[in-house]
Amino acid sequence: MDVDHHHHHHNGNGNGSAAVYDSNGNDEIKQEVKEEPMMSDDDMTFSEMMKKDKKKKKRKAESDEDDSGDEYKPETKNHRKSASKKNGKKHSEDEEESEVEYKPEVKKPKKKDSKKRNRESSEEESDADYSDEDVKPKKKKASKDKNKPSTSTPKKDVKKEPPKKKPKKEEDVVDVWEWWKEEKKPDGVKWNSLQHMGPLFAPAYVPLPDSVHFKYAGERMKLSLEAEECATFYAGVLDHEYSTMKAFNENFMKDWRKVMTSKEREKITDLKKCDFRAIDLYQKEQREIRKAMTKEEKLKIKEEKEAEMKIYGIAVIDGHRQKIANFRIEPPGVFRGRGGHPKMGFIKKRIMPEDVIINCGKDTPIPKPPAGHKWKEVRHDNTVTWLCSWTESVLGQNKYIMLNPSSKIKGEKDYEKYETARRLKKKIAAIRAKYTEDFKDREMRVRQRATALYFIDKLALRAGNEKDVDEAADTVGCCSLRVEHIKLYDSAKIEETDKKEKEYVVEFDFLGKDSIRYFNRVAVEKRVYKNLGKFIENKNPGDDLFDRLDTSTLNEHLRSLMDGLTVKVFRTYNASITLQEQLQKLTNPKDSVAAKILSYNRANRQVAILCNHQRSVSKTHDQAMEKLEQKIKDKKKEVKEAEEALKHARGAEKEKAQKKYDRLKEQLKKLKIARTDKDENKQIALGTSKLNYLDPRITVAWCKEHDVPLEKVFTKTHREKFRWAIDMTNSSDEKFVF
DNA sequence: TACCCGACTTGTTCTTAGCACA
DNA sequence: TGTGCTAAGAACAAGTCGGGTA
Repeated sequence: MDVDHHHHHHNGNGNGSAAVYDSNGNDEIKQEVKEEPMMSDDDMTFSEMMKKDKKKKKRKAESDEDDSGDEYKPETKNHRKSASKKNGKKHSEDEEESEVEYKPEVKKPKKKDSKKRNRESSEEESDADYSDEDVKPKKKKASKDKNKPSTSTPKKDVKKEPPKKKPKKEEDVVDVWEWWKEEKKPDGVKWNSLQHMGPLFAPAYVPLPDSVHFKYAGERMKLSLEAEECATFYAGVLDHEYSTMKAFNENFMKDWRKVMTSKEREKITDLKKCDFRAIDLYQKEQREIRKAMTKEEKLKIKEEKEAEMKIYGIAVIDGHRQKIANFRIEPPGVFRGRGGHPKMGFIKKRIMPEDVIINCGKDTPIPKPPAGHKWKEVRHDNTVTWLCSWTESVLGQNKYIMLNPSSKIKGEKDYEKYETARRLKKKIAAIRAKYTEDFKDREMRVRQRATALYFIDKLALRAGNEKDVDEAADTVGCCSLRVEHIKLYDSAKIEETDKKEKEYVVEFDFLGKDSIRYFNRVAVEKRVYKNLGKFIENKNPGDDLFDRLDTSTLNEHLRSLMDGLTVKVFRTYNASITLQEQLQKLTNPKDSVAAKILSYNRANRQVAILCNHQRSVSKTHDQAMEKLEQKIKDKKKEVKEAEEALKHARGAEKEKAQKKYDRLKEQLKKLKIARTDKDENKQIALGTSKLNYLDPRITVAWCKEHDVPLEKVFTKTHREKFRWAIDMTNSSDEKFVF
């Protein structure tokens, strides 16, 4: 199936930049349709991608307009209301029209408005004095950083570790809970008892020393505490592209001015006149100082962190100690939205205990808020898995403290995910047959659904929920694809260059999650191609490609095909099955371990390509590459020398020389493998798929079968997260098959 | 049905720990 | 024995999905 992916990896994300690109023009089909997938990453230069942003705004305006221009557009879809679930036939006329009468529906971008919430009213509560002794770990960080204040952690009784020994065995901290050997708990209930210490708050702001000056219009200025803190946020972004972006700067200025004193506000009106360089420099110095600390100082910090982790990083859930994932509350800072995020630059406010909701067991002690403070709320909701939550100030979204992936609660869910994907494996043939049949259904709605599903299955696209235009960057997934995101190459044209069967080629070019560009030309079935032609008829570039489809309808349909089936299951299924197939295909049992690992990584890479997991191709990567190259050269030389020596060696010397030669030869081989691996990995990120899409049992089984130590492919965290899979697979006699 | 939102997963980027090497 | 550099992990942004409400 992977022969169809002609990815053209492009790194739209650069270093977190707003990768908005120009999707029109310059995209003539300049490469053969069958071009090798992984090479050549330049179709469009970075800067080309950078311009244009405006377009989006326009899009919105346009579509509002079209709205009235399109006479069809049923009022709202009220009349569909009682078409209860199931895609039964109880649908009103407008959906049953035959192709001829079909007119595209124009979906409106969502509006939210009611949601400006916190933003405006954000001034109150500037009570930054939350630095209470006795509760705050880190009461203060002397800028000189000399005597690291002993973290006065709340619990005096934390036992002091004998400074020399390193505990750190997973088991020391948490229980090994082999939940997969236990009976499953009934639905809905996530736990029976839950105890924890609440979140760890961000350390209080430490003012800049008087020697560090912020300047406005060239003139030194001592800022009020809060204004200064925000200034440090901006200073931190000085080296970054964000500091050159209009939206970022405007948003920052807007929020910054809110925390200024009236005097400051009066004076500081132009960001361009602000000079943060001294602050930036100071921050860099501080970092250097930290780096330059002695071993002892570093060790001390480490121990302090471990102590914090032991208190705040652990929850007891149904009698088992489990790691918490993110027990530290996000410190205040500036919001760094990705892509052309409209809210980038706004300030994330400091979270106080008064903002935090605690969730814990009824019969366990309630975590104590820091002295002088109280929680926003304490609840005992065992139908959810989070321990603490609060509302983040920029987007107004909920944030949670949850358990670590190694926990039962997460692990069990993960396990279920893969089991669902395996059930899909059993049904996939029938499902494919069904949607292929549906390509030619008389209902537009059904044809769109089938076509979308085809892409989701074949290309592993995401679902593509609707997004609020002014709360997020303009990115899309399958259901939200617009006409402008695809191109149809008409068969005649292709036939000249490539007379083969590749008649029906579709090009995708859009920004997906995290504004990562998805670019792919792919040959599709004739029916699909024809359908697409119909779907885009009489539409504007900014209109929805699948105007009769949305994620909830699609998922509802999928559920009718298989229990628990949703769009994302296809991604999981296709990723895992691809890994299994590729491993089968690529592994040579006679290979060395290093060569086998290369095969593994190649299989993994196929998946990453399928899922479009990219990574920024960095200068550092190129440098590393050069270094490797050099090493190989050096090694070659050594081999040559050893070879010479071997020739001249006699007697006992000879054997020694032979050994040396062999060893060097082996090392050289390893280096070459490393080079290949690295090179092939240039713009592909393997981590995401390994962590989220590949059934770990496939990997464990492969290691077992081929005598590859698991730790060569799974890091410590992987092994913790996938303990269930390791245990299940290794303790079974038969080979795991996904 | 539209819309909103809570909860949870997936994803990239930033930061650090720890390793290979001078 | 320190230095520079990755790879691993932390941080946190951005998705998915399903349920409630008007």
